[in-house]
Amino acid sequence: MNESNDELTLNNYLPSQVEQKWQTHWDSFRAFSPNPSDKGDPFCIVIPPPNVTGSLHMGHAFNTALIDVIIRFQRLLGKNVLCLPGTDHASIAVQTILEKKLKVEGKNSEDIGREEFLKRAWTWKEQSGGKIISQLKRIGYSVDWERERFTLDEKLNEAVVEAFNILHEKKLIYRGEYLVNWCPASQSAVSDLEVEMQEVNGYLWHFKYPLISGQGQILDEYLEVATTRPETLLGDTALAVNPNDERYKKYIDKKVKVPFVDREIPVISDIHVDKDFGTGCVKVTPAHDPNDFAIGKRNNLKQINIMNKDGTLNINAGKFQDLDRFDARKQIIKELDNLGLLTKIENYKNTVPFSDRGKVPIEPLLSTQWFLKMDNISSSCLKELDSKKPTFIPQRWEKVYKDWLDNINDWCISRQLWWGHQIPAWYVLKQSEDSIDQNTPYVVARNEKEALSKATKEFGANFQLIRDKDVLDTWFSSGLWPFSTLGWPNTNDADFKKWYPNSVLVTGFDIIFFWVARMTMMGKTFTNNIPFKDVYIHGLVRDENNKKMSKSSGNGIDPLLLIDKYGSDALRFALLREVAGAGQDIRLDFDRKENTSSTVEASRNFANKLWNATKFVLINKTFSENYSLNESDEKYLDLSDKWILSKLNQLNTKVSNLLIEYKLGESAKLLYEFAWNDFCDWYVEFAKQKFNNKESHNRKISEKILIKVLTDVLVMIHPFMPHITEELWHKLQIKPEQILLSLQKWPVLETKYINSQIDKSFQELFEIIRLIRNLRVELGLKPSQLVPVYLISDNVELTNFLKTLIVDIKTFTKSSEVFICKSKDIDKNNFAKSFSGIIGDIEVYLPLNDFVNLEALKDRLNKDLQKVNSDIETLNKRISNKNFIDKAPKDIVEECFAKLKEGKLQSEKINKKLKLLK
RNA sequence: GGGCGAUUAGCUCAGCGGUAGAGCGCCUGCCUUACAAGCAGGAUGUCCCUGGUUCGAACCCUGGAUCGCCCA
Repeated sequence: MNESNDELTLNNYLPSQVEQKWQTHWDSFRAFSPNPSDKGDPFCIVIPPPNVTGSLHMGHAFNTALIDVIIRFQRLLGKNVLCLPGTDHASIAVQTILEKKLKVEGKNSEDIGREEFLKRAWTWKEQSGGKIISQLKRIGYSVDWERERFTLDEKLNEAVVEAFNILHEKKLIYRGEYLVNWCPASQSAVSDLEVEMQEVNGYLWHFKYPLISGQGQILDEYLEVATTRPETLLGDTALAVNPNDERYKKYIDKKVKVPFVDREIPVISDIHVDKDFGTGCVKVTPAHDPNDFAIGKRNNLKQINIMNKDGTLNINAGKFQDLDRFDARKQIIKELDNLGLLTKIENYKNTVPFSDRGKVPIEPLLSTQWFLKMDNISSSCLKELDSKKPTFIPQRWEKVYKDWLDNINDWCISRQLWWGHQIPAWYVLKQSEDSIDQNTPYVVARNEKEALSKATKEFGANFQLIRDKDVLDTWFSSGLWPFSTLGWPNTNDADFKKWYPNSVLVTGFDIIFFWVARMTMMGKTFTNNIPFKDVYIHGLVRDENNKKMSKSSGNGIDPLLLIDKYGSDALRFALLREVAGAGQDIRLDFDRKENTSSTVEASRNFANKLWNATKFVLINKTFSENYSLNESDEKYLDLSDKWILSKLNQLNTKVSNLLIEYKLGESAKLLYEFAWNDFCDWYVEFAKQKFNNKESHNRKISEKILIKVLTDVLVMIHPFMPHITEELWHKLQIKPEQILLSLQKWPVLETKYINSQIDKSFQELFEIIRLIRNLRVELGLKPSQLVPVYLISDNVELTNFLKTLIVDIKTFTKSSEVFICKSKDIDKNNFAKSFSGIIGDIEVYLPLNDFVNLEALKDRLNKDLQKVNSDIETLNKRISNKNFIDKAPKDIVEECFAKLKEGKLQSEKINKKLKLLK
């Protein structure tokens, strides 16, 4: 026994030690830094970059586990694999965090200025980003840290600037005044996707506008409207009715007066007015409501903005100026009531748009923003989807993606923030001007120098250039991620040439729109390629109460807590074996008092099992030369060797096929079953028999098989549990540290070993052994009490098989002796009072007349009889159905008859025995 | 309003046409020197309800219930 073995045999499994060791080695040996010129087909995943908003949660751990299994599996298949890590600057989220911190200091961003603010932001990024990276390393992520990227890296910023310029040159980017989703909390525009609809209990206020005569006289006639937002009446520029509404036809083109601001506005007709909503007559505020905006466009209405960017009312609100929007609402209601114009207040459930980040109601606000035209881009992606580009796994998400592309609106890409990619547009102001409005001319350029030359060319001299202060939506840069990280716009970059398009994108369904669709659109636009072949969509991690784990609800579980307790291998395996094929959410059980998780614990136990199985093999190793199984060993293989090799190779086929189809959970379960049940529970026990006999020729073969099977299964489990398998593989194969399991090859499939006859025989053997054990328990025998066993059957094939394994049966069942005979060879009367059972066509007797409680024996036989009879009954029912015989497949019918025959035989035997007992 | 998913053992979930499965938990017996983080044995189910298709339905189809999610 050599030293390295000593180390292993002495120690217990300590996950943290093993994991730290190999993480360090992988790092120092640059194990996962591929060269594009290395051999092997390319396989590439760029990881979904976590936001630098703090630390990782369980969802990240889940995503990481999934990606790493795929990546490590492909690496074992011999592909040239790149997995590229990185983080995202998360413009709005990080800015919000920083603003909050400033608030604690009693400051705001304006107080400290852009430069200082960005300095703080970078400091924050270093902290949070660093923490995230160290967490990812603790999970054992086999990514190339040398290629780590951050969305605000200089290189990636160049890509963003280039992308913006190209889009602008293609006339897909435009600047314009539109109604945008304004978040008064972050004081920025946000995209449609960052708006969350929430149902709230509100009111529907009914009030009336006085009609005025042609001469401008206020008449004693009114039109009544119903609205959930009465304060916007200050910005009304029309009332609208449905043209087919008989009640209102006569009012069309008449005028009414807006209370408080004394504006005369027309009554118009528009087909989109719902006759059944409220009174059927609606107020139209184009500057503050998307529907009204559309009505305004159709009818050439004025847009009057009554609000400031912080949600207070502006000068257009008259005497309500400076009031907060919600205070103004109360005040206006009160005053309408005083004027006798308020007619009704109804309770009303309505859905209000909320800012995803700011958690305050969105204000639709008229403002000048940058937009990306989507219809051409989205339709080219839809076209690609016809040929399954990309392929969604599971397939149902394809529809979600498609529907969104079908109904897409132009994308508002500018954000009134500082943290992010500043928009590469420069305004050209005459020396006398100092303000920028929507009509100010601008140039888009790669840099200030280019901007200057462009501007000079277009506008001559005497101007000043001012760069747009705004930044781009975070998802603009994320949309470029699959190729900006590989060197784009330099399409000659070796990484880009080798690994683009990526192989698969692995992400949660919650960002299909935000991210997946943006990447396909950007990818298609800039590279004329969908950026990844497959999209694997996984579910969310839910807590023990089936709630989504999130920071805001405070139910997140820190992955590191579980890693510290059980090891990263255990956490990974626990998450992975929960994965169903359908991409369902997974639930992680967790005891918040004890900080324990029985799911993860079970996986840790599995790791421990592998550890100890290896320990067993090493302890029993008798020689240290070449352990590989060679041709000449073949003829010495005994039945159990052949059986385990058959099982092993079946496992190999199944698991590699499943993994190629991304069926990760199923693979994990199969590996678990094989390693624990087939290998540890059975094969190792067979091996122990052979080890008892030191002279046995089989011993050496058995050692070789143990090592071979264990090695192969460790390789197959490696993608799931990389650390422990790396450790055990080294011990078992006696390899130096710089040779890594991570870089080995998937076990070669040896189909010649697959033998279904042996599988079946062993299945029968196990059932017989189980029956004997069962009988012993019922007899109340202690494990130390050895008793003889008789196996009686006329099935020669079976008895011959059992005879070769007689020693094993003896040990497995703690029998003093095992007799196998034909029924004619014995006198059953001698066994009348033996404890016995029947399985298949074999009868098992424990001839222990003294021990046997006759009543217990009768009970047992009656129980068996009952079961057999009920089986016979159902089988008879099926067979007596003529249709079944005619229509069911032949093999099913035959099987049915065979089972019936066997059942009847059993029933007969049991009856005979019962008779003997009387 | 439109769409998607879920409903199977006490719990978490597999199975998706041929006599109901796993892990955890539970019960019984074992410290059998690889492993008590273990071994052996055991108990436990109107497979949400309703019709229908089929020789045969947990599985396919109608309709419905409950829970959850997405979009408007």
